[in-house]
Amino acid sequence: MQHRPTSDLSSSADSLQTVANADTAAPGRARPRRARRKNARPGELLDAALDLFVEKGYAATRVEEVAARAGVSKGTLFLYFPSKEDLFKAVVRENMAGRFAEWKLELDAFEGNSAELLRQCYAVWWERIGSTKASGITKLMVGEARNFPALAQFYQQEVLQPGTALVRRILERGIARGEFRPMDANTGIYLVLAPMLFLSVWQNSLASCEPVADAAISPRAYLDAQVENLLLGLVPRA
Amino acid sequence: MQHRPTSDLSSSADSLQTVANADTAAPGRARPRRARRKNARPGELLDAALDLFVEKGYAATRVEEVAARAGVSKGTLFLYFPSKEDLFKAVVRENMAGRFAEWKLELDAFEGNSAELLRQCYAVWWERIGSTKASGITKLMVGEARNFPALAQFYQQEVLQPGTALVRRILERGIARGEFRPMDANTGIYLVLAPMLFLSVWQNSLASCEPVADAAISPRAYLDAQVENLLLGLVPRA
Amino acid sequence: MQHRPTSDLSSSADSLQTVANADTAAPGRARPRRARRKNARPGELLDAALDLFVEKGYAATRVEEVAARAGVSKGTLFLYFPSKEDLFKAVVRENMAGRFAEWKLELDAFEGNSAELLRQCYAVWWERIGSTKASGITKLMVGEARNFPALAQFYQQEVLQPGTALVRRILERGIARGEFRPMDANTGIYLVLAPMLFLSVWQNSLASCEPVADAAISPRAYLDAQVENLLLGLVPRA
Amino acid sequence: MQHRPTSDLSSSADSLQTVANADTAAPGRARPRRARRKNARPGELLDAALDLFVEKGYAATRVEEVAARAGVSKGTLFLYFPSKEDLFKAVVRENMAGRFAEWKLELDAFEGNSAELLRQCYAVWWERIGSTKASGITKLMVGEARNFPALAQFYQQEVLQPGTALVRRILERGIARGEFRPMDANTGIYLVLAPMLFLSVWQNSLASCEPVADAAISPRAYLDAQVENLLLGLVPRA
DNA sequence: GATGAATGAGCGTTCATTCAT
DNA sequence: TATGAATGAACGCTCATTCAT
Repeated sequence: MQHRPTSDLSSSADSLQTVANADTAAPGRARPRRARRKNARPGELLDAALDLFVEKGYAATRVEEVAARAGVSKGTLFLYFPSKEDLFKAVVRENMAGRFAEWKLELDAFEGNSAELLRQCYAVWWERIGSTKASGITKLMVGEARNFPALAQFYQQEVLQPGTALVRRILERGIARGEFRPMDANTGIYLVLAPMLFLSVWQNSLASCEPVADAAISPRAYLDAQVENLLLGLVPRA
Repeated sequence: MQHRPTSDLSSSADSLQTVANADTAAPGRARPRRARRKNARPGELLDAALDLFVEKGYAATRVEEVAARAGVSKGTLFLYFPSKEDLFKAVVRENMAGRFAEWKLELDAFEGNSAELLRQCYAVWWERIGSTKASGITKLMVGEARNFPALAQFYQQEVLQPGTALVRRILERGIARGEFRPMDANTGIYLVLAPMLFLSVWQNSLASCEPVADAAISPRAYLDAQVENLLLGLVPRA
Repeated sequence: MQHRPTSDLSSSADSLQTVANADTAAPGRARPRRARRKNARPGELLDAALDLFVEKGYAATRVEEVAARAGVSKGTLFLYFPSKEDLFKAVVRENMAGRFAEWKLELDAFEGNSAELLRQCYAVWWERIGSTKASGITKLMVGEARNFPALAQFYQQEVLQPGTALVRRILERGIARGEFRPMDANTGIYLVLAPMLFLSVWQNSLASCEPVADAAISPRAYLDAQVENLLLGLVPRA
Repeated sequence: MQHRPTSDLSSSADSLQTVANADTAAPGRARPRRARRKNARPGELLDAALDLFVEKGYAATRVEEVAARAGVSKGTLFLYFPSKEDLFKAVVRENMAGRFAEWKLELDAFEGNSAELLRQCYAVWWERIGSTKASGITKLMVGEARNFPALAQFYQQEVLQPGTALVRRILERGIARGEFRPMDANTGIYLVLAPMLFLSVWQNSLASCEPVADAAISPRAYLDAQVENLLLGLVPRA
């Protein structure tokens, strides 16, 4: 990846956020069809870009291809995103924007026992992330983190920290309620996260190349086994 | 050469570097501009290429940079590898050549109980792969598998299949000896493999970006917890 | 653009150049750096490429030089021709496209005696090919035929075969009408063709280097002498 | 063709001449086998280079290939020829060195009529040049003359001028003896030369590509026809 | 705003040439 | 003297980015 002399990471990122959020930021005003279509552009570009970035990687994805898939010309893409790098950042940001607040609410509202909560956690993750295109983001970050330090930091702050916090709450809840054995939280967190992160990465890379479907992972069976095994370890013996 | 900014991995990595730099490290004598060391070159180039490919990905790594890190000119690289793609393939092949035969022998010779064997398996993996530069190959493959289908297939055949076969033997041994509970092998395999693969990927990508060492994984603690938790699930209850 | 330093050829060549430069020749207004003239570009590039290929040969001609001579950047050339080889092929094709159909009609319509027809043939060839840049194609093909077998075959089919067919018709007409002596056609064809082909090749190579204009060929005198001599041989003695 | 900063044409050319003539310049001293072999090197290299230059053109011929065909290493070639350009020049020079003196003697000694002399001239040319590798030089010069002006001048002086002089003598002899009709010498010269030059060029380029041997020139028949036709024109009518 | 023709820095690769052995 | 490993300038081609329309 060649670093063309683009502007500072944070500033352009900020402006992007603004652009990307434009159509939600102006509520309550009906627009003529053409304008609505115009405001739909960034989203279509982000969708197309996510697909292609995940499939081919950052460098191998050409902006012209993204534009074509979104049904616009190359020039139009640069109207919305000042550079390929900014497009990439916007793709990553867009696909992980504030789901955690909602999840935290759901978690706080959960009333069953902690094993059930953990199962629920995996199920919800699979439904909303693991089985969707969003899972490709993780693989993307894995491949490009070192080329985009600012983005890696963003991912840390916006995804990993909220995510680990959520998991930590689950573990602490279980321990507090005597449903999980006491344990080091930091390690426990990765016991819970690793299976999900691994699945995201694997499904979007080597698992999608298998000509030999022989040893293919069945995601559901894999997740079920992981969570059950996890619980066997977490739940204190009778 | 560049040290991956990882925490626990550095010591063993250092020893590798030391070997690779041995003949250039002689102090007080500058290496002549045109050194003739035909036999040493491919290895040095592969080392440099592994470092850079892992750090930046295939596309973002420039062959000239690889050559420079190996202390030779761009042209020299092409004396040994006909193209960047061939260099990439050689890097992948070189770093996973036939360790599995040896491991199989060690596995067959093991006489303790199966829980001990699994612990041993993790320990050996960490020592020989996880803590070495070879772990970067997994991350590399994850990032580039879709761009190099032939290589993905090679990795399937030469690494994943032997690896899964080895794990399968461990599981079957445990089940046959009544030391593990009966289970679906395919799923069980990934229960065992996922923690190792995830660690390889994570340590070489996001974990090496952390400005916030806060939630950093301690590889050893992580692996220990994983294997112990695994065993809690695998070993039948009293 | 560059004027081939040939003697008698310059006048007609000049008229060609004038046309090609027509819209840039407008004085007092510099062409904007980014002119959008999609339709005009391929032709200008082909003209520039023909000049340079003829002058320096295929390998010694750099695409950037071709682009510069056509007044565009290197990248623009690749907008119209996918590769240097394709540019070369286009140059060859462009400069010999279907003149033969027209010539055949003219030939069929000719009513004079066959000696007159042969003289006419030479005159027309000189006017439309020999004195124009198109004559450079022959020299080009001579130099590169072995490196571009497909092109050589194309030239055989599209140029040499129609050309020899035309000459054959002239000879057969003459023989049938008793105006030429009976002869082996294959050999007769090259008696007619060689002077033209030789002139094309010579004028575009060694003849254009002569610092010693001493022994320079005057194309017209040369052709006249060739055709008259030819006729002395072809026409049966009284 | 890229002009690396090589030394002045004439000076290096001179030194080459010296080298190339080295083994004839030291007569009367028997050398041990190894030394003799050493002195054979330049000739073998020139032979190999002639073959390859004619076959592939100057640019497409790699010096390593020349060396390999001559059975020496790349470095050795540069021991004898300071650059590829000098090798090229030596090839051209070597293959046209002083045959003309001998031919002039033969011509002066000829006692038959001038028509016979012209036939003889063609026959000798075919035997010593046209049917040998030396004919490839002409094609080479045609392709590269403009890239090597000094060489073109050399060819003019060393080949074309002696050649035209020889032909001029034949024509003047014929005219003086009343065996040829009076004519402009300059034009007459090319009437005689063109068939030979054309054949040299054609045989070494397009004629050697013909998958369709259909319209192939038979060199002998072609030359016979040319000379006979020529004579029909040259010889005054009864 | 939308387009797509035009740009040019950058990279992979080649190969004539050098030079330590 | 002969070798061939090493060099690095040069070139074909790509593609993110610009900008006239």
